[in-house]
Amino acid sequence: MSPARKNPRVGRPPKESQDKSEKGENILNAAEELFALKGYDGVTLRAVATQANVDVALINYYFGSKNQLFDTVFARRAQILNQDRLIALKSAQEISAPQPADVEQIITAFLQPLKMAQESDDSGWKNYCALLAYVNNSAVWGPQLMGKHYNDLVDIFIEALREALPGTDDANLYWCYHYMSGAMSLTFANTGRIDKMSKGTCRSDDFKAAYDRMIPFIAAGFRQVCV
Amino acid sequence: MSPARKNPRVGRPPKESQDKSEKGENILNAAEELFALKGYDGVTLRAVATQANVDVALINYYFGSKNQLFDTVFARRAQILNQDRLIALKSAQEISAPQPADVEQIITAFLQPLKMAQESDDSGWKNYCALLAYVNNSAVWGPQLMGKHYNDLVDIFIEALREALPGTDDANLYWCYHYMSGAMSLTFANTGRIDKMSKGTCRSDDFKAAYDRMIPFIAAGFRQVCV
DNA sequence: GTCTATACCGTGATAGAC
DNA sequence: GTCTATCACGGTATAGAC
Repeated sequence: MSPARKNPRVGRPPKESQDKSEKGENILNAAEELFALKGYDGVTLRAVATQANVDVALINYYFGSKNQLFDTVFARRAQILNQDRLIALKSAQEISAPQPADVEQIITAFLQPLKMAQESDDSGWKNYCALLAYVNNSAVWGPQLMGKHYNDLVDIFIEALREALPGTDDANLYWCYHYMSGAMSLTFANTGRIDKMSKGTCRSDDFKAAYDRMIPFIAAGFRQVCV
Repeated sequence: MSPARKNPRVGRPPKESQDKSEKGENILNAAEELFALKGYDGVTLRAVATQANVDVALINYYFGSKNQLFDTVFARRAQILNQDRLIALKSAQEISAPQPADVEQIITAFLQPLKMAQESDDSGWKNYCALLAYVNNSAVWGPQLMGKHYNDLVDIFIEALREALPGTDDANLYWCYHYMSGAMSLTFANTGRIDKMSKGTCRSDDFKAAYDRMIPFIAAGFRQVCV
């Protein structure tokens, strides 16, 4: 059930599209890719239809309005991702019990499933990561969709961090989470800017390089601020 | 010459619009606000015209295509911002000479002008910060516009960081810069998500809270990774 | 030189015919 | 389930008023 484990469920919505045709899947995949690349307003339903090799009207038939399509695309992989993160967190907590899991372990549990998603053979996961970056940074979509699909998970991770860094103010924890979220988002966004900036020293698709450094970077930040 | 210093130059392009009418300014301000809020594709020239209280065709007359308008808006405040950052960096370097400036000082020089911009009475600066977040995270605009207007500055700051953290690989420096850039961007984006996430404990417009923690967070990350 | 009114023509989302 | 029609809106060009 994770991109890492190459489970066949990956790439499919858990239930609702189970009984929908292949064309419905094609529409979602095409929409995912295009929305990730150009944002909501930069994509036309006609472009989605063309890419999915279906008639424009079929999108309406299956998913309703453009807005609903966007929501469906965003929701599709959210649950899978969150489940993997929870499993990773639980596993880390069991290993370090009776001590609480430490900051590195918690952050790793949070990031690892995303790293796997970005490295996945299924390009849909790569697209979804970029979409996540878009939504997270959008003043229009961010509060609405991130809140709806990810806030429960955030609560659980914040609680874990609270135990790892006892005695600190909640404000510190939330702000540090916010910085982590921003650093992650820019990495997903995969804009290629670091390639130019570093004149080739770094490549934005070198996820190993990105994540290997991100985890200690963020963990050190948490420890510094959350005292 | 900085938003902090409330210099009258703020809000005006250095030269090219000096001789342009008030209406040209209105167009740029309206475009800045709308692009920041809804992105390039989410804004119509008609909406810009309405907000600026001018005729649609005037936009074309002054700025050419929509694409050129976007570029002009983005470029307008870039130079002012960079100049302030350079002054802050130079000043930090002079204070700590003959030692090189340390990581906190360098990051402060990088962030402080933006903090001032976001706190500025001139709402245009707030909008510009959000626009910067949008561009930085966009796969379409990021490499193009950020590269064009900010890469020179990045080189200078990377060099300062190289001196503060001698012996580390350039890849470490660039990746850490990337994480800083991401954390900053999400802060500018000002999506209001942290308000919901923290159930009111943090407010996304509490810039003091955001920046006071961001500087030690990032500095600790740099020190951890760049060894 | 500045600015407005308007027209062009392609494309948008969506609904209704088939 | 599919195709086509509808109707509003998009960016841009132009003609000419002030």
